[in-house]
Amino acid sequence: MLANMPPRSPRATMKDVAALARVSPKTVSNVVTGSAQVSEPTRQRVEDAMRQLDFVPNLSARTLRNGRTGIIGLALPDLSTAFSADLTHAVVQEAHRRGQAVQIEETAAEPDREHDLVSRARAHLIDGLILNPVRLEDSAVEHEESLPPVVLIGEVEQTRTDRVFIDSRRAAEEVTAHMLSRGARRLVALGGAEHGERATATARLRLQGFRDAHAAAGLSSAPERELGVWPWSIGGGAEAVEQLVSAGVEFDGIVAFTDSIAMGARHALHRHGLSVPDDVLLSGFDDVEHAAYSIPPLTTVGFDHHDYAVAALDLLAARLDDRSRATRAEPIAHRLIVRGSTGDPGAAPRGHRPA
Amino acid sequence: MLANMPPRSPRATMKDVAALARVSPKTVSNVVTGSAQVSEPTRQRVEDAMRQLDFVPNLSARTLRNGRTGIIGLALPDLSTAFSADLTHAVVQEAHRRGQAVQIEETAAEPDREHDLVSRARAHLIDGLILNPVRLEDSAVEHEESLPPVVLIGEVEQTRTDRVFIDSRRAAEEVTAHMLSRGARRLVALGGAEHGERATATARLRLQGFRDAHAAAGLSSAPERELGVWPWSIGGGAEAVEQLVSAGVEFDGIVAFTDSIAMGARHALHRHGLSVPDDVLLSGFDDVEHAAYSIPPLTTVGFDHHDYAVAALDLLAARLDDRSRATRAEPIAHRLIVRGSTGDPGAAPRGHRPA
DNA sequence: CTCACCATTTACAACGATGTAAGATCACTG
DNA sequence: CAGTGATCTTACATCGTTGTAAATGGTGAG
Repeated sequence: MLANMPPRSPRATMKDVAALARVSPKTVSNVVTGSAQVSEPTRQRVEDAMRQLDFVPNLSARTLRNGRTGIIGLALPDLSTAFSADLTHAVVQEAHRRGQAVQIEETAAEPDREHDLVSRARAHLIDGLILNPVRLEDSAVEHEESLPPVVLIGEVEQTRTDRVFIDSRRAAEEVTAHMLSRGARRLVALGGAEHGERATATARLRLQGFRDAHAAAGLSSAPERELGVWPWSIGGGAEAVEQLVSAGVEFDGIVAFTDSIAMGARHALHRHGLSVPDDVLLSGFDDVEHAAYSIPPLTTVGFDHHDYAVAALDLLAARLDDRSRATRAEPIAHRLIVRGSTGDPGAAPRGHRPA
Repeated sequence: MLANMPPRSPRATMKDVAALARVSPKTVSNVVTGSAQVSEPTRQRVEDAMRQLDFVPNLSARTLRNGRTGIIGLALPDLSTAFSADLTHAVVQEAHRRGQAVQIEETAAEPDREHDLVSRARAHLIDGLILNPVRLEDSAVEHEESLPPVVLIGEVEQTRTDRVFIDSRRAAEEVTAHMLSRGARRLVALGGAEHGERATATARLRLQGFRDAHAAAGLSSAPERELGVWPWSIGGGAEAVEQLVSAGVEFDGIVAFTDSIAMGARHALHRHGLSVPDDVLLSGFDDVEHAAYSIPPLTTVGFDHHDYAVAALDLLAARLDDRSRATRAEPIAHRLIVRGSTGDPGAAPRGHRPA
């Protein structure tokens, strides 16, 4: 189908098309962008010429001229987690639907990467940035005078940028309450920060919800059962549980702050002969595809990843149209998804008792 | 730290820096690129000026001038799989080390996306493309007269482009032989195409290896135990096993063509009361992080994802330097990783026998 | 003191697309 | 048949950077 094409070492430009169609370059531009009226016969000639030369507009030139690249940046802490994969998938799909391309960045490995991205905005090559902040939290955003178009995802305790979030505190409270109702009495929070340490807003809020649920049930959570996890990955989750066990802490349920952490936890529990949910209840966060297929299926907090992506892209698009509009925070609905990993009503977990 | 900055609505350009440093724009350019000698005092003045104005070179302009963006495209069929996440992670990390950014694309959803990517090369905004072909296989590549710099990953049966691959046939043969040695006699290939259907080269080769292992053992594989899977995801794997069971096929081991497929298969087996490895042996491909943490841990074919990314980026860089050099195919070493999902020596699986 | 010669630095013109404003064309109206 | 719009097309300048070639300044030899 593409066989009978002229050998095209240097790609055809508007000037070439114009010459072939016997019009000016600007007319070609008008045909391409549709930004001005072009008579039917002229349009035909131009379109034929474009087809004949396999013309593709040079985006660099267009960008240089009018300032927009059509590329948005997506910066996530760790691209290898299941949630990152899901989110990337959703963002790329939705961005493509809008004619935008996605440039992807990873921030966790390098301390200054987030700051760089925000402050340089990839040297004009991206129009805006969707950022899941971890390291600098809001500080990169705080210190900049004039921000590039940025949408933060996840909880952030400031109002200077647009953001999309789920109510992590409430969600954590719900999942914790659920596990208490299933008979757990010594719940572990996996992902909350150690005391005094810096933590992401997300971690803080989930920990808060965990505690709130205890308080509402007339119980209280124990400091030795509030564990930090780093990184928030399968390996991190497994390691945290190893520590928990070797520290001789008694527990009968684990509220992991991501599904990946939960998967790691389950592995470590298994290694120590502890079964889910008979001995220990287990829940996660994010509802990645894998959660439903785990054995037993994982109880988790779910929300629509696609909605999340749409909301972020909407906010970004609106910001690009009007840089000075008031910032908005878009909440995304979540729901508790109860599956086998938190057992059955009336059957309390046996719990882990150190020898 | 960034507090005392001048309010900068329009970003500073080289001209601004030049004015402040009392030199010509070209001298600023020379300082930035290091492409010509600049005396020490002048360099100092220019660098001070750049710092003062927080100068960031405009990549669009640079690209327009010299044709390179520093962005490479990464096109994968399905971004939500664990393997995609791992590979993306590796490519982004390695590309960043080389000062390149990664633009990500997803090809499975749309038939013509691959072809578009190859033929338009994102309208000059990417320097080259790393492509995991699924749909068009090599045909997009076949039909183009002059190709943009492309590196294909995975097996492809042609020699017109650079490519990185593992020896899928051999790997499949090894893992299959291993399972036969563990006592399985009715192995299922999960991911090979149905007869007469178009399949990716990867699928064909893995199926070939599966058969070769049988032949080498004096056995033969049965057509009803060679199943196509679509998509190559957890859900696809689960569905395929459901079909297998409801079709009343007898089997005692599953060679899944990706780890995700294996995970889905394990879920479906569990649903039918079949245990891994006591009733059915199970293996995957790719060694994603999750495989080691699964219960039981998954036997799989592993290879270094980072090496894979490095090789692809090396080939692409070499191609960018010399477009007319001969194409190269870079093999990546693989190894069989035996874990619990294929049982223990001497303990053959009980197998699944339809009622 | 002049001249050749080196190291730096500069002016200018691209790269390709598009906004602006001016020019061309044509159909009508008075 | 000149005049008035309305419609379409064009010339020109510009976005920010960098290759080319020419200009500048300073140094040491003659």
